[in-house]
Amino acid sequence: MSEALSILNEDDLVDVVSARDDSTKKTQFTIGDLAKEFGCTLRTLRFYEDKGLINPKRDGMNRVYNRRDRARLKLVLMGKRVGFSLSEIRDMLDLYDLRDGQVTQLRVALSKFNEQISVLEDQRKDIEQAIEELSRTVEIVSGMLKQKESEEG
Amino acid sequence: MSEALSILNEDDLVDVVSARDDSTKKTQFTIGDLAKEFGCTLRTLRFYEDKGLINPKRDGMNRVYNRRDRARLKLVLMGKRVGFSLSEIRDMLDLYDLRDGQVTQLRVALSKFNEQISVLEDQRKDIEQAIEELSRTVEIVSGMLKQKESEEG
DNA sequence: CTAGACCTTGACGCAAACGTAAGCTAAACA
DNA sequence: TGTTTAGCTTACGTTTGCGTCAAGGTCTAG
Repeated sequence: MSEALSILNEDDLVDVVSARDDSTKKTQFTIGDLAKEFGCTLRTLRFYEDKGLINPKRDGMNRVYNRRDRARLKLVLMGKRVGFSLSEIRDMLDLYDLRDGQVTQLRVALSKFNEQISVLEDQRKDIEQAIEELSRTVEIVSGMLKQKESEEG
Repeated sequence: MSEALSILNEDDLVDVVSARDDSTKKTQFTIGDLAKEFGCTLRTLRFYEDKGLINPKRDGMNRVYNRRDRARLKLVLMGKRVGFSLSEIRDMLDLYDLRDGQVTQLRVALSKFNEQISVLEDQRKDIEQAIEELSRTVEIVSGMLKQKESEEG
């Protein structure tokens, strides 16, 4: 609770939602660093950049990611885990970047989250039905097997 | 249970697993019939044929589906519902078509079913985690909103 | 005769999320 | 000096499951 309050004093929602780990005090990351840390490929990171999800600076040719980029990446991966598509994630990240009218933005984000929750709940229901259906089939086929085996064996 | 036994006397596993509805006594179906009945498009049915999932006869140019084709289609759609890919489904349908060594085939099918059940259970777990994660976020963001609103309003 | 319904094959398109070279640079280690 | 190591861009390929034309054939009702 007081955590939520302290969160309110951050000016970067990305940090709010995502990074609670000031454990590493590093502020610069190479593409390889992040790939290793998050278990994705370089290709993936470049792809996300291409899609406008992350915008690392450059040192000459080489990408240099700061903590903010890293936080955004974390959000992207979390978003994927919870079933958002990359374009949905991008939209939400863009929301975070607008600095004015934050209340409205929070509301929008909130409703998106709630939407996604009900999508996920529907999915869960489907999966549970599928499990039941398969279990029934397994029962039946098991019965057939026993029968067959006692017939033939 | 006696259902499973009576099932054993069928010689077509497709009918076993799938169709319990002799309600319609029709034995011939057009592509449009099936599309309407199962809520899919003509394209989908042709696609399934292309992929070797169904093999309707022809009346001249036109496809003619019999009850067996219809039963296979039903299996395909059920398979999709429970998360099998079309190629997995095709493999399983092919299994059903081999008439000898049925016991082995039943075992194979059984283990596939069980595999898929555990895949689905994993998926369910992921989804549940995602829901929790999102719910936590909703809590936090709701807190932020209240705070903001009381600040500004 | 013609419009509509229903069917055909063929083939390109698409969206997501990268994989997978190919070919080049630049720094760093032995 | 040579060779890993790490990075770069460009760009075509892959998978799944169809959607969506294009360009017709065939048959029936009005």
